[in-house]
Amino acid sequence: MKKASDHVAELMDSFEKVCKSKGLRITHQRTEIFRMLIQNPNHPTTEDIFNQVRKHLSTISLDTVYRTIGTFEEYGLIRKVHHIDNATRFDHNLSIHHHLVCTQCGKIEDFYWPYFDRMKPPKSISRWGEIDLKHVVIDGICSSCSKKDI
Amino acid sequence: MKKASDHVAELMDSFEKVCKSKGLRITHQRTEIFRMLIQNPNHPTTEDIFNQVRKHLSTISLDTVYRTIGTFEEYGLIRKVHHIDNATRFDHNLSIHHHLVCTQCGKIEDFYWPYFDRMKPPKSISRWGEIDLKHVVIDGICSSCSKKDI
DNA sequence: CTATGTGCAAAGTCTTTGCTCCATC
DNA sequence: GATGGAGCAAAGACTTTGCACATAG
Repeated sequence: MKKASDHVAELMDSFEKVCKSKGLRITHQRTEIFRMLIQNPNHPTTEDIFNQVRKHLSTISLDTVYRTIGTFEEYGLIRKVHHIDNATRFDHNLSIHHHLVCTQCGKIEDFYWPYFDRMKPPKSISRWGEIDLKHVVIDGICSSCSKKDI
Repeated sequence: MKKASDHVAELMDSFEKVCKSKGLRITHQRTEIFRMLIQNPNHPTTEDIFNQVRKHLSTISLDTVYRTIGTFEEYGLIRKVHHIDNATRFDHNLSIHHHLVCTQCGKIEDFYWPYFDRMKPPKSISRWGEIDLKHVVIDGICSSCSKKDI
């Protein structure tokens, strides 16, 4: 059986390969931030990352974390937990519905999916306490943006 | 056939009823903000709401919009478009997965749902351009928070 | 009339940016 | 060595809050 530490080592290797192949310098800061991310399953905030990494790398600054995270996202090494943009948006449509989000222009459209609404969530989440609401977010490029792309 | 304006009038009526039943004062600001919300299907930001409402109510201030929106959400009149909290969170898990979000403590857990992943989105969204990713968010109360509730 | 709600201004978060020095390649 | 990255500090975006006045009930 494989140890968890082997898995971390593997991911760190592939991190270095990605950096080399894309011409990204491998700095202490980047290495530690990436290591922290793969060891932390809790979807940390930037502040969380900063506080964790600071334990090993006391000189790191918060803006380096922001920049590094931005770089990682740009290079496809991590993803933001779904979230439209910085401003909260509101919805007066209280009936059960779902969202189409254009990753280019940020437009959000509602759609309905009654078949999905009737589905039971998978058994694997029975460990979770109570369920209020299940909601689908579909990311993509809306029709007007995909016309512009040509 | 019903006109759209009838529908708006109906919703405004029920808005007033809700306010009265819950002891919320019906002010110009609240009325105009609510009217704007039901006439705008675009999931506006607070700033959008402010700019729209200002056309009719030139003295309104941005912080009133924030407060009013907060009140509406608290009284169940509108909802925030799904979004965890103010800080962006990151995810190094790039495999296809979904999120359980505890609305009480904010914890986010990953889960897998291969049956859903194989499903085609509903036909109604064929108007949309391209689809990248479909993602389920389940809101609820996690097991440790629901134990505390008792 | 009374208490809730508004406007104003100021402060609090979270995030981004310009510049200089440092470390990786 | 050259150049991309880190650290610092300041500014920018979004949101919240304390206080005095206005207004709905």
